[in-house]
This record gives sequence, structure tokens and C-alpha cells, in this order.
Amino acid sequence: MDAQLKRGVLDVCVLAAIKSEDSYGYKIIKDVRPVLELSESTLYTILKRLEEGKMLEVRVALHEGRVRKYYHITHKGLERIEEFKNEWRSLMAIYSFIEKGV
Amino acid sequence: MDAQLKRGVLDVCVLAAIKSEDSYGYKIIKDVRPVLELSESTLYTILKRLEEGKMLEVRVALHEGRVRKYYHITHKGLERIEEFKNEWRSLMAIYSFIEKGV
DNA sequence: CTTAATACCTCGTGATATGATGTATAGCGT
DNA sequence: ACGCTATACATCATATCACGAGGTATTAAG
Repeated sequence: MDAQLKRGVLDVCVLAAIKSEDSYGYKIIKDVRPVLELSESTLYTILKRLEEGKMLEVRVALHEGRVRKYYHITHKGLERIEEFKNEWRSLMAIYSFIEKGV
Repeated sequence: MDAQLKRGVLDVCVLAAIKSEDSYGYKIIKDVRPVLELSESTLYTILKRLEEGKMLEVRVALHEGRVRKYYHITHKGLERIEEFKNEWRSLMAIYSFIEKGV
């Protein structure tokens, strides 16, 4: 998929991936990949950004000798998802415009 | 609308605006604005990029003493629009993912 | 003469996706 | 013991791109 088109949806996809259950980087990648390819460097950049933006909270845990960072979505993160759903309506209008032309 | 979400659709919107009839910068802005806000600096940047990418061709004309640059879509430009329509299908799948979560 | 509309353009900045690269552990086959 | 793969994290340099700020020039209206 076009890199530019990804930009608007990647953040929200990551939030959606942790919405119903806390998750960690490696698992998020596996969950999101079937619907949208993303690299590790991209994911960890996004997670950091979302944390700075208070969209999620981090909790470190040990799992079979390895460190895992579990991410939990915040109220603000949930709001971001709702905001995207509203933007989707605008996107539908844009699609109509592209289909029909002027 | 979110700046990041725009990135994937702006180019195609401009192409759609000249698809059925040749147009020029100032008019393109007026035509696209109702569906998607864009500034002049953005539009002219996009037009230059699309020209470099052979998506459109330019023709200079005089209109009531003022210079106008008319843009005409190329075969490649039309292909770009079709490509977007395919990407739209992926985008729908992504939307479902965001709605449902994991 | 001033203001608004038409019509073009450039430059610097901030945001951000990604490949390359690095670190470390667990488990499995040979 | 050794190598390989999967798991799991992270950083940095680079390229792309939307946009505000600013610039030039003509026409028409007030």
C-alpha cells in the first residue's frame, strides 16, 4: 500500500490493536500485518509517539526471561479512534469526488 | 481534516479535478476546497510534483491579460486514479479492523 | 489610489515512514 | 558446543511532503 495513504491510518490501527486487550510490540505487528504492512522501526516509533501523546500507557513485564512492554489504551486513545471514524465520513466524500471528477 | 490523512488523497484529488476537463491552479483550488481544504502553496507543490511524475502536462495560455497554466491529465495520471480506487479496497479492510479491533 | 480578486511561485519548517543497524534471550537441531 | 530462528526491544539517517509566510503581477471596482 502507498506509504502516503498509510500515514493517516497507522496510528489508529495500532490503537485499535490494543483497544480490547493490552498488547506488546511484537504481537501488535503480527496482528496488524494481515491488514496493513508495517516494519518494526515504524511500529516502535509510533508507540513512542502515542505514549508521548498520552494515547496509551506502558507497563513492563517479564515473560519467559524476556522483557515485554505492555501497552494499554487511554481515554484519549479511545477518543482518537472515534475521531478517526468521523474523519472517515469526510474520506468517503473525497472518494466520491475522485470517482466522479469535477 | 488531519494532515496525515490528507497525504494519500491530495494528489489524486488534484488529478480528479482535471480529469474531465483541463483546468488551472486557481480553479483547481476552488473546485477541490468544498471537499478538502488545501492551501495555494500546497497545490502548486503538488502540481509540480505531478508534472515531474508525468501525471499531467502543462500548457500556458493568456486569459484577459493574465497568464494561466492549463493542466491536462495524461494516461499515467488516469492510471494513478484507478490505482487509488484499488487502494480504496485495502482502506476499507483497514477501516473494518479499526472498527472491530483485534 | 486603494482594495479585492485573479494568478502565479519559492523557501523553511515540522511531521513521519522506513531501511539499516544494534542488543539480548530462548529453544531447537546437529 | 555451535549455529540458527524466533522473540523482543531500540536508535539513527534519510526522504517525502503539507503548509504558513512571503513574494510578483494584472484587472476591475470603489
